[in-house]
Amino acid sequence: MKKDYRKAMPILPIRTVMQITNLSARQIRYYEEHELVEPMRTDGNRRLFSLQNVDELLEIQELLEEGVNIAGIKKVFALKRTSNSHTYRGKTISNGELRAIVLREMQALS
DNA sequence: TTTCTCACA
DNA sequence: TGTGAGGA
Repeated sequence: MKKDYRKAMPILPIRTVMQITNLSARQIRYYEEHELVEPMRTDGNRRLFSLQNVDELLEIQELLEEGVNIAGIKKVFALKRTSNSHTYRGKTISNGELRAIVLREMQALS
């Protein structure tokens, strides 16, 4: 938790991110449009990604493969930014459990 | 050379 | 999502 800032520092050009995620530049920019990732910008308007961004991109890939759409991914990500315990139907559950529930509900909708 | 935005036979 | 144009 002490060295997390390292994972947040914007240092990777889109080219590198493409190589480690196997995503096309088009896809990466598309996900940014939908606020799934928010890379930093250089003076010349070039995108700079952090290791955290890469992890987010990789998770987007997984969720997409699981059949979750952009809207669903936004919900899952929203959960990660909130506390670790939630109230669902009167019961207190963990972030992981809620995530599983959201995923199941998103599947049911599609 | 690489990346950016915009637009679509 | 791909691809090419035109610029930085």
